[in-house]
Amino acid sequence: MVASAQEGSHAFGSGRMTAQRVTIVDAAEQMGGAFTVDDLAVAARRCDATVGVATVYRAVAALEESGWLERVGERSGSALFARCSAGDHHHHHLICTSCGRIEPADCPLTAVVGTVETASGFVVTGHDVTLYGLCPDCVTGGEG
Amino acid sequence: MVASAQEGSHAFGSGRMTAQRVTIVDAAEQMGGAFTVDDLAVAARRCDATVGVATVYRAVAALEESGWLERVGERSGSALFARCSAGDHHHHHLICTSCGRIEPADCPLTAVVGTVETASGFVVTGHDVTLYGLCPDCVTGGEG
DNA sequence: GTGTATGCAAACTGTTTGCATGGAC
DNA sequence: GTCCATGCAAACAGTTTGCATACAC
Repeated sequence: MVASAQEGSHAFGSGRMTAQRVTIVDAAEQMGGAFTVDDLAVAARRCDATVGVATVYRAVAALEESGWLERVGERSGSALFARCSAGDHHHHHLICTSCGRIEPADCPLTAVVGTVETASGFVVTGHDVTLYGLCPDCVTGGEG
Repeated sequence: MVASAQEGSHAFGSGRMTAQRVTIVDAAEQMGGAFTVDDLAVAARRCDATVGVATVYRAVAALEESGWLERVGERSGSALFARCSAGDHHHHHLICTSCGRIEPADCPLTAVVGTVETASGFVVTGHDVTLYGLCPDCVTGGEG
């Protein structure tokens, strides 16, 4: 699916859909896995060389705000983003350390957080969980 | 307990124990909770105004290397460190969102990671878990 | 026509590095 | 005496911001 400036509702929610934003959204959709803002800027520039870094940063901020994009960690000092299909529902991420692919994962803590808080007297109100590993493709591909 | 340049083994493991490093170690021990490198530099400068930022960064890197200090997350773009008593043993952190206090927590995933990897075909090789909440002191203090 | 999004570049923040020197071992 | 750790400041990378202009609505 490719975004279009003509459609009524889009990834930016209430923002204006400009040609650059279409390019950025398309580039993000074609990324597959996690990417930095710079990765996205490079990809977007392949379609439209005039897209500036600031525009990409602003677009990413707007996309994150609208929930279309998610910050999923960091890589060597840069924030790592990914298009996430899990939407609003509480979840975490499986990040493939080989290909960078991101998959949503149900929260594995829901059942155990209760024990954690009773054990130390800490009342847990939130948590971050990121799982690293190999996606099915990289597992089979990396076994030989 | 206050570090001393005379003791044989110290927080830096094999490194040299200089006056600046003693100051930095003492400052870190008096922090209580999580702190940024800048926080630590400010605290260290209260004892010794000549300590430079670069020295603090280098000391923090060495302390992290030796396992005496741990990177426990980030706050507004800066890395967050904490003195951690759990040592080498696999664990995660409970961060009090009220006072910044850090406590080690046993890994709540050990029992469930198996299910996560079977469910999606992902082979999980590592994970980050950070729990946020209120420490016992802040729970009782914050109830009124 | 209005006001948001843009590009450019400068500014800003956190962090690292080069170099001559002091001092721990 | 040797060589690591230091301070200073410049360099560096990622990110944000100001401003005049283009263009979506």
